[in-house]
Amino acid sequence: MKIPMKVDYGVRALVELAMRYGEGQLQTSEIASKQGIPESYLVQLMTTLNRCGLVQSRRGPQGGHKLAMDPSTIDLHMIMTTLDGNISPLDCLTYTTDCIFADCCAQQEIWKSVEEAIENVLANITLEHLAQRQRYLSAQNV
Amino acid sequence: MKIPMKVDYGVRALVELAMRYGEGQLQTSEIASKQGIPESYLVQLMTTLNRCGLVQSRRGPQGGHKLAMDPSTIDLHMIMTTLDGNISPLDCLTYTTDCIFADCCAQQEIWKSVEEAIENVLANITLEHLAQRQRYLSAQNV
DNA sequence: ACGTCATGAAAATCCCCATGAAAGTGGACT
DNA sequence: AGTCCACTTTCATGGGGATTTTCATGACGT
Repeated sequence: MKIPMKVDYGVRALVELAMRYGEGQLQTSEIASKQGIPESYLVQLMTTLNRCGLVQSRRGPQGGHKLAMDPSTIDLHMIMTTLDGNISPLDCLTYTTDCIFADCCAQQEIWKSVEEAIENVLANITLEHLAQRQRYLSAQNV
Repeated sequence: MKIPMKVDYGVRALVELAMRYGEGQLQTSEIASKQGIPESYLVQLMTTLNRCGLVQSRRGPQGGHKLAMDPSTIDLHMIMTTLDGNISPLDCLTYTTDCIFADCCAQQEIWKSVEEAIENVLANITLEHLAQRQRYLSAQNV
């Protein structure tokens, strides 16, 4: 029941962008060093975030990335689904027809409720939330 | 955010045992065919379940496996932790010292609450629960 | 001696990360 | 103004490592 690195990295990068929202573009290399993310991997993540519309990117000198919307409108559930494909803990839940036992599978309901519990937590956390909390924690630990 | 097959298979096997609790031993091959689990893989799972004390095994003809305790005393959280090692969605949570950002990481709190949400759901489901539900569903779909 | 579990290694698959080339963007220089 | 160059994202490919699955062999109890 692990969270993919992809998601961890992605959230960290987006929080970094959220903390600088409105201050123009941020470059991959800076995000990577600030958040401790392998830069070569982050490059890929940023392009998918761009393709999915969460981030706007510009190439060239003074280029970089910035959030495509206000941090308060992006919640963790959105990020999770765009980065991790579907959030379902088991394929049975998305492709119910694939499972021969789907008709009488008691656990399907359990995994489904696990999924919902996760969604509930994540949907209530926005990037602005995290950015503020991050600023507070940073100030505490000087 | 996937559930390892190990856990899915393990739960299915244990539910099968729970449905026959008190009726003696069940053999790996039968569990495998009934629940659609690769038999050679299930062999490994049953041995770890045996080592962890959830299952009692006997060799020889008419040997097999049975639950070591009453199905009502085994909940999904126990199974999850014994099969999946630790349940934490991110290593940061178990080895907090490994993360240089642990002191001021806003997300750590989020993943922690996700973890708790999952535990809450799983800890309230026992094998007896699942076995009963399974019997009901099987009866419905004849 | 038979049928079962136990154990370890090997094959297949997927995720993380690295590398290199291609393409777009802005600035400087002629 | 036009051309060239430095900078940064984008795209494609491949390797290392962990996980899942299979297979073969050995050990055990009846």
